[in-house]
Amino acid sequence: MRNPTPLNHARLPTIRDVAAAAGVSPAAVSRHLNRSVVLPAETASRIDSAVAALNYRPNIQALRLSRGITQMIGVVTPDIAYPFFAMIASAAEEEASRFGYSVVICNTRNQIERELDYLDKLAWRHVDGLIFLTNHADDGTLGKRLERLQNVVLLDEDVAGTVAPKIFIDNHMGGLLATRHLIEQGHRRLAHVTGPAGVMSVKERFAGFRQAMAEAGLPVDEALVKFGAYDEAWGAEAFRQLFALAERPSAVFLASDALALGMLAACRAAGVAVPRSLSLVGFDDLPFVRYLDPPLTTVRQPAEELGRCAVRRLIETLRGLPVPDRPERLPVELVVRGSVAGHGSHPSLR
Amino acid sequence: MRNPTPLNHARLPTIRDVAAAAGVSPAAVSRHLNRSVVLPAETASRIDSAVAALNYRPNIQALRLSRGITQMIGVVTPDIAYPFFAMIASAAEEEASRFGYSVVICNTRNQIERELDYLDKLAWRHVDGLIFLTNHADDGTLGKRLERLQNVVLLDEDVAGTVAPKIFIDNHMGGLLATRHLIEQGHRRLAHVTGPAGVMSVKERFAGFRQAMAEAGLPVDEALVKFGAYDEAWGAEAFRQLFALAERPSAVFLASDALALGMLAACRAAGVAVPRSLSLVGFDDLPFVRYLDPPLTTVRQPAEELGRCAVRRLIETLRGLPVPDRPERLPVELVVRGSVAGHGSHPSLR
DNA sequence: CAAAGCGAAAAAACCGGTTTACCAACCGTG
DNA sequence: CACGGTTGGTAAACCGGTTTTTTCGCTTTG
Repeated sequence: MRNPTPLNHARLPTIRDVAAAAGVSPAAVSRHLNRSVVLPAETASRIDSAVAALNYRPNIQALRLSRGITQMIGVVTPDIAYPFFAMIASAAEEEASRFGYSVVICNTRNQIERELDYLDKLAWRHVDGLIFLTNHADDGTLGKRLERLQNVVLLDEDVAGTVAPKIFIDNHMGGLLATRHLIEQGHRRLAHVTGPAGVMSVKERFAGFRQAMAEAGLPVDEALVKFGAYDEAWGAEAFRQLFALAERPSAVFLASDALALGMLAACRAAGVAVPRSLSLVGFDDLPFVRYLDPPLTTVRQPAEELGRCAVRRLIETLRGLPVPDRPERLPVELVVRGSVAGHGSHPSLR
Repeated sequence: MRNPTPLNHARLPTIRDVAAAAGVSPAAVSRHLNRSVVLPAETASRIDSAVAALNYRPNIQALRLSRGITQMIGVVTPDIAYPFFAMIASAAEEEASRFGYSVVICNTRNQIERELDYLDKLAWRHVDGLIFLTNHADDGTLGKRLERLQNVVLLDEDVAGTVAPKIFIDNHMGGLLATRHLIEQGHRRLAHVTGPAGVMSVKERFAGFRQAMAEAGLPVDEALVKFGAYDEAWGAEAFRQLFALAERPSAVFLASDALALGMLAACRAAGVAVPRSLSLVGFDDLPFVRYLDPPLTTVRQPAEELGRCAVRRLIETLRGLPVPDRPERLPVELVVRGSVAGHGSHPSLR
């Protein structure tokens, strides 16, 4: 044998075995099984019983080689262990499997080299397409590489200057809802703690924040707007900075639940009661934030729907549908729990 | 062209293109690139520059077909969105990629049919091997199917009667540590809320619980041991059952953090203060339980190490190493936070 | 009655690698 | 000088499918 058991494999029946058993040619079997020809009932049933008798299944590698497609897609995220990405990946896998696709994990740790590695894997046909989630500002490297690639759908975060199917959420509305809620509860001095300046979601959520402030005739104090990262560490650090101010805010809109988590922990450490002394609104609605004390009020991103939607869009792209000219926007929703208290002389003060 | 752009693919250079450019045969190129022959420097450099000039990369599907291996492994879990599994999968991906393997997601939702589907995929060579995590008791179906399969490593939970590499944690020690801790804090009337009776981890954690009780000369009250499921809903329900008892426990050892989450929420709803009125110890140490109020005291499973370890073991198996005769056991560790209070007349009462 | 047409299925080429088998040239040796 | 061994390759088979092209036998039809 040519390949002396690379993985102690038993020999599986091939299409030639089936053909021999049915007394026809391999081509006849192939075309019958793919319904690309209709054979007379007698021949067809001979093939069918040979398939059944041998328990034949086409070799997937041979199929992939000859068809030139893999029936696999990659989900590129900074880290699939982060619940928001995990939920997306899980939903994506479920949807993909309904269409006969497998999903491979592509963790980038937000490193551009690893992002490029996975784009390479697409270019070299390891997968048919990619669902691409990035979390950092791009200096153009990514954009340039993406330009030459098809079959990528951008999810949740944009890469500037790229033409590709894009599925985002309504970040602006998210910022608006969160901030309006704080204002309605009587807060006047609001802070905004958010991710890295320059990335789309940060800009849009901030724009929502500003619009809500403007609607209420409130000024936006630059000292209360903290750009940094989407993670817990920055949430904690931002608390320290805000807490050190002479005029502290009474409420904070945080652009991710991770930020809120970090700030909540910092509050606890500093003995600041939430929401009595400081109100918090997060963003994402991670599955466990309802169990925090207080349960976190937050803007819900439809993670599962994002994953499903991205898969559907990707498969459509693979089937040749043109790239839509504008991003698809999924709605967000404010989930009111317990991390916002009434404040000041506002009518809704409790 | 035979395949009229199944995915609008540009034609990529093949080994024959390289061979032609270098003025040698495809076989020479193949053998040179795989270092299965050493060619004279002049010929070698001609091939190398042809490779560079054409930017040649071997077609992975052709490689897979001709070698009969996929360089892919599957991670089978009930749901990759559950943080414990997500952490395992993430670490597994990282380790696998270091060895040149890709990882495909296999969500089973704990349904045996889907588990069997993924075992089928292994049998039909969609992947080289499987890391298999299940969460339910097996009636023998799974065991029988696994018997005929190689290249599966069982992770975290056993499937009875299977011979395969197995990587578990020290469940018994986990139960022991958690229970001893409660006893040391002065608790005498302890409850144990756990997953489905019959699965290995449940049995072993319960055995640890009993041993700690026996060490302290304490009786195990059957009414305080609640088998059910590993999820939040059962945690909440178990609280209701325990709370309805005439003689309530002062502390509970819960066999998962999800159970603890459910019970914590139920406590809050019932106005029972944790840990003042009821002490809780969880199991898993999910990444966010430190942010709960109170921060959860729990037994830490080394999720990342489990994932890495499973990958390494699987790759060794693929390389032909024999199946170890006993499971590998990873250590657990008690993480003391704030969900256990001192109780009664014990010296450590605060 | 030759030509045309058609249905059924085989043959052969192809996807893009790897590997086996073999060959030619050259060199040293008994 | 015949023989054997090494060096430096090549041709062809193979992995296991799909697809194009061809063949064969059997009606129709002008």
